[in-house]
Amino acid sequence: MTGAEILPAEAAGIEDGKAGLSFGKFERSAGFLLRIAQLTAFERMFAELKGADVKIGEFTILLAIAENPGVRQGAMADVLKIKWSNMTKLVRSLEGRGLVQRFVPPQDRRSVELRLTEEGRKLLEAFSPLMFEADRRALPMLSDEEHGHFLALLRKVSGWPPL
Amino acid sequence: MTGAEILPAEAAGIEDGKAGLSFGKFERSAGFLLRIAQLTAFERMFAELKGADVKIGEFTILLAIAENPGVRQGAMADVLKIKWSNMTKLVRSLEGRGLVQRFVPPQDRRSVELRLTEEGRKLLEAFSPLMFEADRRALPMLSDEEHGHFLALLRKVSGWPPL
DNA sequence: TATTGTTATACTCTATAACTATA
DNA sequence: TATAGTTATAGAGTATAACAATA
Repeated sequence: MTGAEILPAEAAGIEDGKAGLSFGKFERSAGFLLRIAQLTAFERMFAELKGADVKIGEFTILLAIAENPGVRQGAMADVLKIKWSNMTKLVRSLEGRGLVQRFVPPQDRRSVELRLTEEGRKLLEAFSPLMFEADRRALPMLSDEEHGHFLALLRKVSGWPPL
Repeated sequence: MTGAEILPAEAAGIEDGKAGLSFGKFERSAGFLLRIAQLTAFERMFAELKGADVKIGEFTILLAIAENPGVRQGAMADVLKIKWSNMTKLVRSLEGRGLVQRFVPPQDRRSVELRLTEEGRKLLEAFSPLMFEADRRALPMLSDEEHGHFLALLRKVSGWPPL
């Protein structure tokens, strides 16, 4: 990440999203701003990724499996804040599309271990650069230094250990 | 906000939300972390606010109207990232519950100006302290200094001017 | 013609409880 | 009894297009 190709906010067309509205003391509400910031970032990401045949949520699951081969379905659901019942449907859908392989280990036959198929791995590798660039491009208003600081704070809020 | 009553992360039971999972270079993806952080914060806020008879989204709309009397419905929808068609239903629902008053000004009879009813104002004032405290308590892992820095970065990402 | 808001509808996401199989 | 996952279902949230009224 050089940051050289990141446009300054003005050139990127970032305007006052508030449009003159006020929110009183809730302008200092992190929960409220977190919601707006997330919607703003995703709005910009979707604009870059529309037409792709993987949704951001699906991509995240493929990524989690690729980086953690054999991960248990429930553990992944917890980290990604997805209910187990809903994760079942997501994983079954990805399995049905030949992207994910489910494996029931003999040691604990209640559990399900997940791995990518070759097709899943290819799809992930094909979309990974696009997704990564779209992510950074969605936040052109942050300098590389601010971006780094932002990441650290977000990890802290999420209960993730520092990088 | 003194911060004196804010517990340190350990005492508040903040643990490693990652649970050992890895996400490769996407651990440096702000979009991805933004999503997890927002879900984490809202999870904690909902835990404090469950049972209340206003949803967070509804509260936000009441707040926006209270702070901007006569605000036009569409302008509010844009700032809050809610589609106009969906905002219609939300506002009509609040109107039906006697919390919001709609007014069509003679100067531009296409538009709708919004104001709180007395009942709406009372409900907002009743829930405002609870909501504000729940918001800050949802982020006990941040010091007051970090919290302030976090707010500034979130505003920047949202395209909002600095405080 | 463009803007503001509405309606209808479909789709996705999320939440809840009851259930199976296994430990 | 507790845990991992599934099923079914309801509800909330979100997206799209067609439309009416007004500018």
